Amino acid sequence: VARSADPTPGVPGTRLPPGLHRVWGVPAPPATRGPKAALTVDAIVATAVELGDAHGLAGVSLTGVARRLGVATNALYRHLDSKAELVVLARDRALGAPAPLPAAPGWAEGAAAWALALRARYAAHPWLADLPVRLPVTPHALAWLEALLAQLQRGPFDEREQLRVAALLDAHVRAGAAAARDLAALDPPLAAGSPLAGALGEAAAGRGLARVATALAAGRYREPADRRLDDEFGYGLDVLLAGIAARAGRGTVHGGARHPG
Amino acid sequence: VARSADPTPGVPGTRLPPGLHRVWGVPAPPATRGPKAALTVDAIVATAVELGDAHGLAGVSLTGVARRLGVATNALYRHLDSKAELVVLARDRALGAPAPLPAAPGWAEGAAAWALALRARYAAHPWLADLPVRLPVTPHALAWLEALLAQLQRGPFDEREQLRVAALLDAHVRAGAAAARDLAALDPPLAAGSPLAGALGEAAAGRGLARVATALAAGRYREPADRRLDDEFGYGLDVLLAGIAARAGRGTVHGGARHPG
DNA sequence: ACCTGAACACCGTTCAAGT
DNA sequence: ACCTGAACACCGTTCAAGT
Repeated sequence: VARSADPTPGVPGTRLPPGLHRVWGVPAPPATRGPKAALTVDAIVATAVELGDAHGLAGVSLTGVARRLGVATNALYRHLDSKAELVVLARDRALGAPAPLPAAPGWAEGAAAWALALRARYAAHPWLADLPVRLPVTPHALAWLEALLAQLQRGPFDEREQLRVAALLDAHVRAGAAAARDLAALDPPLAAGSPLAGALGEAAAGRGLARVATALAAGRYREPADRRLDDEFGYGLDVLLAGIAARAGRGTVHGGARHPG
Repeated sequence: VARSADPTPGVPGTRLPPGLHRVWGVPAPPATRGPKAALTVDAIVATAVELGDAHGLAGVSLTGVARRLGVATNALYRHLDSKAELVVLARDRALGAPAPLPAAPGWAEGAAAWALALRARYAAHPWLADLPVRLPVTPHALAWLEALLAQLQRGPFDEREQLRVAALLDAHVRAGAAAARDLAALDPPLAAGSPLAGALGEAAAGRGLARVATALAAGRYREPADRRLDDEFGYGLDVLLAGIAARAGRGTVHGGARHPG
């Protein structure tokens, strides 16, 4: 809810998400001759990314960054307007420039490679999946979008559909990363014959949830290991690409789905 | 990371996600004759849901619940082990019993109806999309899963694939709800010829992001209104169902996608 | 058994200094 | 211009009371 109060240079009268003019800004005049600053935006943001990698999004705090930099917390306000701005900058830094994609024979392979590359970036910075969804407006976020559009351009999509497909694939990567992170943190595993699975199965059966109870009893309903999460992601990706191909150029059906099969 | 330290009754030696034995527990012996308690778990959880609806997940705090109930914050610890437990209970209450689905001619229509019903529940309690992903282990969460499995059972899926498809559809609903909430909260809109879109387009063009710049200039890259978000959701649902149908019974391709078209 | 008061370690943010 | 100290309103959680 906190927003930068500064009008963006060159864009009079607009208010930007916090930090937006700073991500796009020039990297600060390097040869300032005054008393050297103990802090730089770059060091602050780098520290925030490290904290996120080490302790999750909850670990990204102004207090933590300041402590790590040996500085009072409020000193950060000389360089940032708010914590929200720090998060915007940290996200773009963690996202990084898009990975170069291997040459792919078609749009679908290219899109799959893009998704796997982005998933790897999320795996390196799992807290990215905890951030609120935003339209990409920062440099690296837009560069990732550009890379995907370059792949989709080879497919049977008009530009409007390209953006739609891109949104869908981006959401899938994000959802998969969030699920991977959250489920990996869960204990205990709901293994095949575990007492917990048994108790849950009985509770479900007692409430008339027959199919769920069966799945629990059969051990099909269990915490995915890392291996299985990759399978799930790959399956979802296959489904999406197959569906995208099947529906290419057919427009959107309002308010639900037509019978696909 | 905070977990209930109590072993679940009937399940010796296991530790559950906080609040799990309380969601599944009996609704508390109603005719206790002692001095009447000022607080009940039910009132606490109901208040938490109200706070979430009114102020988002950040508004769900022990402090806020206690203030609203006219009680000291730490009094809640007589009824809850931790805030994490409160969140587990609040989620299951906000989720509620699954909506009855209209009779559908096939599994795809049934699954679509399920997705729209769950989406409506998320729309009523947008903070649900902010909660970490969990395997469904609470009564209402499992009941929603059961309802979807009942639809998928009419399709060409074995039980393992049913669960996979269910996970995919659930993730889509969740992702769509999160995107809707976050994008709706964004200002300013990136309208067609808005100065912000222009500035971003120039910045993107200056960095070689040709496709992104084009989309910005053409006004195709804009904040989705509620109307458009519904379209996006419906499109994604169509894609998923088409892909699921196309890939039914074909298993999973490891580590990526085959060429679908 | 249930609630309060006080305390602790943490947040983000603001304001008045200091240099 | 840049940083510190002090303060404020908020967190979640624990402990020692009170009734």
